[in-house]
Amino acid sequence: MPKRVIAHLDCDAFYVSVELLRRPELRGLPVIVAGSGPRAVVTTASYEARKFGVGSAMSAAEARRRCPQAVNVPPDHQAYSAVSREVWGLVRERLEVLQQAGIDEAYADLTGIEKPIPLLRELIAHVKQETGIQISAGVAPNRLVAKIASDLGKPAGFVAVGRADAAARLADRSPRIVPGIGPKTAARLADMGYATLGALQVAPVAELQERFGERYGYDLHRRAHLHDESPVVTERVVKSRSVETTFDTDIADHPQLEAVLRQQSKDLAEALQRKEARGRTIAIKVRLDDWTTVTRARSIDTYINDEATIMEVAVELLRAYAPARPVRLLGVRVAGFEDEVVAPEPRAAPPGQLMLPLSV
DNA sequence: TCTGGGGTCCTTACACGA
DNA sequence: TCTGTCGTGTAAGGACCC
Repeated sequence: MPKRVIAHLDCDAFYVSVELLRRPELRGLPVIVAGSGPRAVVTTASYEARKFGVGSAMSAAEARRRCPQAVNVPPDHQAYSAVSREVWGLVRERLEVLQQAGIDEAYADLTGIEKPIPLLRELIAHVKQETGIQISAGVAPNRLVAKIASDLGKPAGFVAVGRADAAARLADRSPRIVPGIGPKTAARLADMGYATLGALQVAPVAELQERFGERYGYDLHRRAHLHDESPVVTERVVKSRSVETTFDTDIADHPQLEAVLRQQSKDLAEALQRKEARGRTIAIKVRLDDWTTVTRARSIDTYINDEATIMEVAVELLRAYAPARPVRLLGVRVAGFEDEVVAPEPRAAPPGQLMLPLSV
């Protein structure tokens, strides 16, 4: 088994970059891409706006307060998808084993390629020239380290690093820098006395397993040392499709909620039909005004993607739940797709890992 | 003035049949 | 026949990611 060479390619401030291609006069200004409603959030901020403390997932109102002079651009997903196809199309011409991991990022397995670094550099320059999009790259022996490396170099970065080297150099950083360790887990770790990656590296596995469960505890230990054997997979099987809406103001009226659910069922059915996907689990998601989130699901015995069935089951689920508080968000989902049983396992299972049943 | 939308995966709980 | 266990499917909640 040759030593693996994995690259993570990530487009810098992707949505903003696409907007700047159309509106070059905004170049150099603080720009945020965010919706306009009272509950809109920032999807991307330009690096100029980030200097003011504006970041992704922040409420648009908060962003405006931090940086009132920022230019606000409404999101245009069709435009981003089009540029994304262009970018990854070009990359795919040169890199065979490529896994797209989002609209603006991908992993490539470069194992066995003669001179991977010059090849990548040339490819990134090529993409920049053809599309105007700047890619940052991380090159490492596994996906986890490659991903961290590409983040460290941004923007316009190119970082190649080994696993042990990265683990040592990042020892004083928060465990948050490791993908898969989110805010909740980081807070729990800090409470346990593991506020840095270095501290987590020497934490007893048994203690992690006791607190986080056998699997995730062991996983945290592996991640702390930046171990990761997961392969770059070129095909991924879609498991579910959904439509959800956060209302500008909460809705308490049940008939009104049902009307929303009907429209969502229609939209979802159309999306499923376009993809020729059918599922047999229909679920609703309800977020109340106090932010509690409830899901209700039902599996039926035939695979469907028609509006009438989705609507019927979704409305029944909503009536059975009958939210007792005003509703902030409502959504509907179809899962349990036909062919997923025969689909190949998309990720390498760690030794001893069991297959879990599909959850909704 | 709190906190989008579209996903995946994991954990836990429970029901059911062998 | 009773009881416990095991595997599987379903459901619900939660963490995380872009």
